[in-house]
Amino acid sequence: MIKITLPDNSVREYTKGVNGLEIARSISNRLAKDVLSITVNGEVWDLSRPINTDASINLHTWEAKEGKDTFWHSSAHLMAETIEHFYPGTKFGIGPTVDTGFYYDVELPDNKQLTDKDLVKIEQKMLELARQKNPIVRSEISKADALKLFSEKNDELKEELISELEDGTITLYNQGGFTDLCRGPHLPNTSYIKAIKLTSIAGAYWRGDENNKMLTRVYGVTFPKQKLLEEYLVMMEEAKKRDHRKIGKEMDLFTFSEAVGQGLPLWMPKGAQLREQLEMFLKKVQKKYGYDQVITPHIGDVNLYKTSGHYEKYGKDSFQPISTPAEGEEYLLKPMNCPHHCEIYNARPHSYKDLPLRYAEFGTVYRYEQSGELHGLTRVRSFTQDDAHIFCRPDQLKEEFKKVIDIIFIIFKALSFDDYVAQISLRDPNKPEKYIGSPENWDKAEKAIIEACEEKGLNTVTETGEAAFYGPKLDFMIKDALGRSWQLGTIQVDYNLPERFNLEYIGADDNRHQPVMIHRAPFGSMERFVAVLIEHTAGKFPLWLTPEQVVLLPISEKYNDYGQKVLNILNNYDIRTIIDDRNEKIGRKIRDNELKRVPYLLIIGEKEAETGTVSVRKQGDGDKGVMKLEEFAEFILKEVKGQLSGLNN
RNA sequence: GCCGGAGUAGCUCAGGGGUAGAGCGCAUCCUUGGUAAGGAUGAGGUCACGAGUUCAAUUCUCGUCUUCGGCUCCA
Repeated sequence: MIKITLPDNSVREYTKGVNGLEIARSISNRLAKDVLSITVNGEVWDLSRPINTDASINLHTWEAKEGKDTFWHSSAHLMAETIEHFYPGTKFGIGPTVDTGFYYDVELPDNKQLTDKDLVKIEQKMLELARQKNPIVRSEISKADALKLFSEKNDELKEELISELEDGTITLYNQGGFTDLCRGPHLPNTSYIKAIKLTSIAGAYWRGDENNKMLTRVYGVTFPKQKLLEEYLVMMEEAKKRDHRKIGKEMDLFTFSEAVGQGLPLWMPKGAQLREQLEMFLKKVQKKYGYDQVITPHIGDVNLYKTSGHYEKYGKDSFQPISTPAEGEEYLLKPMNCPHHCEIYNARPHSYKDLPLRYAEFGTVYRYEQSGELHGLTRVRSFTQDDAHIFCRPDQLKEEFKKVIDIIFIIFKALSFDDYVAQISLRDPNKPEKYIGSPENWDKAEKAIIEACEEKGLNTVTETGEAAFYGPKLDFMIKDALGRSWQLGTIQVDYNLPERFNLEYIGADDNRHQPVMIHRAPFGSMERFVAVLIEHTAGKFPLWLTPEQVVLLPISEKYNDYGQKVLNILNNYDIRTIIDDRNEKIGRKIRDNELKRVPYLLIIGEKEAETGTVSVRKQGDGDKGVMKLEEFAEFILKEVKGQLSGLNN
């Protein structure tokens, strides 16, 4: 007998060789039906794999990530089996799971390209194979035998993968007539898979290296119930409706023009107004936190970026230098603001008493992103960072870092962003050539970030090898409508630029010392931030951000004079309005989809004109009754303040 | 940059070797008193751009540009 410890720490005894499915069955029939995989002593296993020693276990259903992973992993194998069925001789790369679903990188014979029609065909065949309830069987194999097996299949992709594995750890999985190299775990059989959608085809380099050949990547997602698939498809449709490119167009926020150039956004009046609100908001917060605004040019001498090290990094892959009539003189469109701010710091000597100095600028930068990478406002070639650089003494670093975290919290709170991930990015210690600066300084900087996060009680994930080339950083990632993660706010510690630019301050000991620099951008960039904001709010912005807060609806042109008076008063209160002008000339006709996003409607007719009132409706919240004008203005202002409450202390 | 889709009216899209189509929007007029509406009329297009095949190309072929889904990269 062996002892099995369940997650609630209760212990049960089973005969040696019991498997996950049997354990589940001994607990409840329902669990036995739902369970997909099992964690045994920290390792996720197949349900059918015998357990021969005492173990602590955890059973995973569809609700658990491990359960979904197992499910989708088996689905990837099922898809591979089907692809091999239709295209014998297909070579298989890797077939992992992703956030929603799975993919498989394949190389089809005779340079065959898959089309959407093929996907439908494959889907149907997959369902057919799934229903055959073929058991998925694990077997161990020696490295030599594995290499032999896949070389017989002429699958050099798998051979390459196997050659890197250690002998004795190699396992195969087989279902139906299909055998694949795989660590597992897998479902007991294929019949768990009830609903299948192959979502897209894309090219992907073998092992992610653009020097390697391009494979065909087939994405799919599967579910244990048809209903879950339907829900998923509905969700995807909803997400498409929230796409910031679509809403941005509908609301006239921004546009692109071929004539101007790709990746260069043009902000339309309403979009500019939205952006201005955000800028004003952040400027106000920053003022409170002791920042000073600075302004710097959009270009800089090439040598400035050679000094900073950015040229080495960005030179070839960015916009090429601008030459001038003077020989040998070259300027670069600025890819970042830091060097300019360093030169501001350097403009005069500093005492330790001056620090920290915090220079802020909404600085527009230019980066030549690869053409295939451009995407709406989230990935552009000209964007404005809400940038600031903090120059401080080493002993002030942690404190300053924590204050920046505070600012980011203020912003996220004001906009109800609560599903963010904070990621600490550290250097890869095995690849020192990727980074500039001394290991000692890197250690100090990384320590400061980790401690600041701990002291702020911030939940973080840590990624090694993700640091910037000049220093470690803390990034805040937010998901867009389709669940893709975007980096927004960023805080980066930098011991490196101060050295390169010979930044100094005079300490209390009358000696020269080097300040530490913090780069930070709470929004990240205005472009990306607005994009994510649009998708989060589906275009229904918080009141204080709405390009228009109120629509006036004069009942007929007879009341235009009164309408004009209402407008003037609201303007005095700084309440942004538009007028739906079905009848007359004091406003403009407002499109339906635009109207849906304006929070307040004011109806103006005879009754209102006589009594000096307005009838108020709030979108999605019905009639608010008849109000005196001033009363209404106060009402709106109060709502705005309500949304910003808690930010002003 | 690479692989694969797409580019036709302001928007969403249909069409197809031989006068260019719809819905919505837009313009003008009429109607409309608690609503974001109804009617009539009308204006919008080098069918992304450039070559080629053809008696004839928006349609077929090739190239370029842009755009979409991915890959590498990044705010």
